[in-house]
Parts: sequence; structure tokens; C-alpha cells
Amino acid sequence: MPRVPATERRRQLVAAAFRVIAKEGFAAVTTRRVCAEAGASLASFHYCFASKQELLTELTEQTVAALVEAQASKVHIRDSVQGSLRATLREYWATVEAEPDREPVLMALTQHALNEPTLAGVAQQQYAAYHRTARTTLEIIADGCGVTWSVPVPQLARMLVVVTDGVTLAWLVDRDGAAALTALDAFADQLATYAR
Amino acid sequence: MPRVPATERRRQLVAAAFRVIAKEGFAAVTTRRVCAEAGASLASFHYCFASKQELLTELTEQTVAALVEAQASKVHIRDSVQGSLRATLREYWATVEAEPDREPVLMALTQHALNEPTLAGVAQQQYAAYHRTARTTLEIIADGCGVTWSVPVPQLARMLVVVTDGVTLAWLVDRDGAAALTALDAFADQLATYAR
DNA sequence: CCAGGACTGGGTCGATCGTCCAAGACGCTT
DNA sequence: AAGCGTCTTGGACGATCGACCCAGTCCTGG
Repeated sequence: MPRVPATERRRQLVAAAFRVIAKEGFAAVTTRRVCAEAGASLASFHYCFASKQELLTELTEQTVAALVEAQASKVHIRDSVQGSLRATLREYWATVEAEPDREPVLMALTQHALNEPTLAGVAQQQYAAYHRTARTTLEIIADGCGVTWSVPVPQLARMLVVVTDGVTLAWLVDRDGAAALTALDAFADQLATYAR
Repeated sequence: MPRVPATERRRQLVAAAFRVIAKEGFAAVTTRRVCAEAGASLASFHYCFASKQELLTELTEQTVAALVEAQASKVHIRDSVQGSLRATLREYWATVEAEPDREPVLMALTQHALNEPTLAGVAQQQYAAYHRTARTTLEIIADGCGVTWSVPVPQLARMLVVVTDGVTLAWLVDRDGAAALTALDAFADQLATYAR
């Protein structure tokens, strides 16, 4: 077993946990399974993490951060609000399909966070981040296209999150990427009618 | 311990498993925990079920069936398509809030089914049922209001499922019922523009 | 070059998991 | 009342879980 600094080990273990969830589901995340995936010994796990929970918390935060960052600065401005929304949502979908494991893993982590009192805050921060990103996106588009929104931005942001979440969830079940894109386009057109 | 027919015991155990997931999450569903919740002995579990999986499969099927039935014949016809969609979606939301445990449990079961190869079919049947219900709803409304849909009904049905799923998921995290209703109303108005 | 902190290996602990067994108690039929 | 399925009982099995410990090995700074 190669000798590795603890901070690097932590990163390896977090990445390994991600892969385990992606391949075998949340229930498969045991300390032993994660260590095997990372090519580390069981002892190194508790040398790097005080507990399994600590790993899960860090994994959740990192994955959320990665998703938020991946789509944060990906707002596309076209000559119409409708075109901008379409392009931005298509960009979102590109990031989902580019990293097809991230969303399933995030869903599993969210599901777990909802039932774990110690992680309740993490799930809410996750969705707060979603809403923040959605609000920023809407404001950038409104700015870039020289319009205002005819309904409160937070409400529109929630609708945006609802759409992306719902499309993603449906896609997780049937993996129909074409249908997902069609739906996203349609919703983009719908949301564009709120521009004034 | 009262003496009870095996079929009745099965029912009790399935109901108990539902309550356990609702209260403590999917991970808490152990044979012992379920038996304790049902007030049954551990041995009676494997007298009624060949395995834990058998219980989970039956629970999933029953819960999906209950949800589908609960909203199957709840289509409301108003004098406009917009009004009909609003009323129908509000009715949907009423069933969700009337049985606030069902959706969280279903989410957990879906999540589990996605990672369990033996249950992959169950999750897809679950969503097939959703789409069927959505299609029927759309056709009844179109009939009742004397209009047709300007986009294919299956595509509209998917959008309807996306909206209900997305709204529900967001509500699971922040439990903001008012925001959920606002979003549903807005989406109802949007979908109504597809009527012709 | 060497002392001390960083890291690993393997083993062990108690708890809990799903599953199963042998035997007893119940209640309906005859 | 006797017999026979039906159901309950308590305990036990092996496996696996998270967590921990300690002896030993590596590497680096002084």
C-alpha cells in the first residue's frame, strides 16, 4: 500500500465513496467497501475520518459544491429571453449528462440527509444553493436581455429548480435523454413568457 | 400475542414497514424493527414472507397503487382549461398533504428500487403508472373543455409528472406548502396554454 | 543521522443484521 | 375428544457492520 498524506487519503476516500454510491447505491457505502474501492486499509479510514458520518458529510458538501460550480457561470445570453433560457437549460442538461453519476449520487445523499437529523441542515443548504443559482441565472438573463420578470424572482427560481429536479428524477428512472431535452425546451419557452 | 391469519399478518407487517420508513427512513427498515412496529414476533416475519425483499416489493407495489388510485378519479372540470388544470393539480396537492407520509416513503422506495436490480422493473412500472394517470387526466380535461392539445399528450404528460415530482421533492426539503401551491398554480397556467 | 510525528497493517470488539429451526399452543373439523 | 393444519414462540446461527487499538514502519526536519 503506497504511503500517502492524510489530506490526500481523505480525498481518495471521498472519491471512492462517490464511486461506490454511483455503482452500488447508498446502502453499499460501508467503511470496508469504501476502503477497498480507494485501495486503502481499514485503519487509514479512521485515521483520516473520525467516523463514517464525517465522510458522508464531506462527500455531500463536495458534491453539492461541484454541481453548483459546474453550472454557476454557465448562463448563456441569446437575443431573446426564450433563447437564453433554452440555451442555459440545455447547458445544464449537458453538465448532467457529462457527469451522469453526479445526480443519482446527489439524490441518494439528499434522501439520506432527509432522514438523518444530523444532516438535515445539509439538505436544506443544498437546496438553498440551488435556489441561489437559479435566482442568479434569472437575473443575469433578465439583465442581458433587457427585461424584467413579471413575477417575483424567488418564485420563478423555485419553478426553475422544480423543473430541473423533476426532469432529472424522471431521467434517472427511464434514462430517456431526448425526452428530457424536449421537456426542458418546453419549460424554457413557458418560463420565458414571464419576461416583460 | 393475538393469533392472526397469515394474510392479515402480512398486511400488518407491510403497514408497519410503511410507518417505519415514514418515521425513521428506509435504512431503519430491519426485520426486527418492522416486527416491533407491527407488534409481531420475529419468527412470524419469515412465516409470512420468504424474505425481506418480498416485503419491500409488496410494500412498493401497494404504495404506488394507493397513490395512483387516490388521484385517478380526481380530475376536476371547470369552465376553462386553466381552471380545470388548477383545480386538478390542487386536488393532487390535497392528496399529498392529506397523506404527508406517502410521498416521502415513495421517494425512498424509488431510490432503493433504482439501485436494486431485482426491483428495477418496479420503479419503471411506478413511473409508467404516473404517466398513464397524467395522460388520462389530460385527455379528460381536453374532452371536458372541448379542446385538443397542441403538443403530443405523452410529452405533456411527462411535463405534468415532472412538475408534480419536482414540486413534491422541493416540498420534502423545505415543507413550504404555500410555495408548492403557488408553483403548481403557475405551472397549471403554463400547461393550459397548450390547449387549442 | 536520528528522533518524533505521520501513516499502515492486522486483529479484535460488541452490536446488529437476515434467516432459520424445533417445539409448543391454538382452533377448527370430524 | 381426538387429530391436524395453522400460527406463535424463543433462541440460535453465521455474516457483516462501525469503531478501535497497538505494534511497527516510513519519512522528514533539525
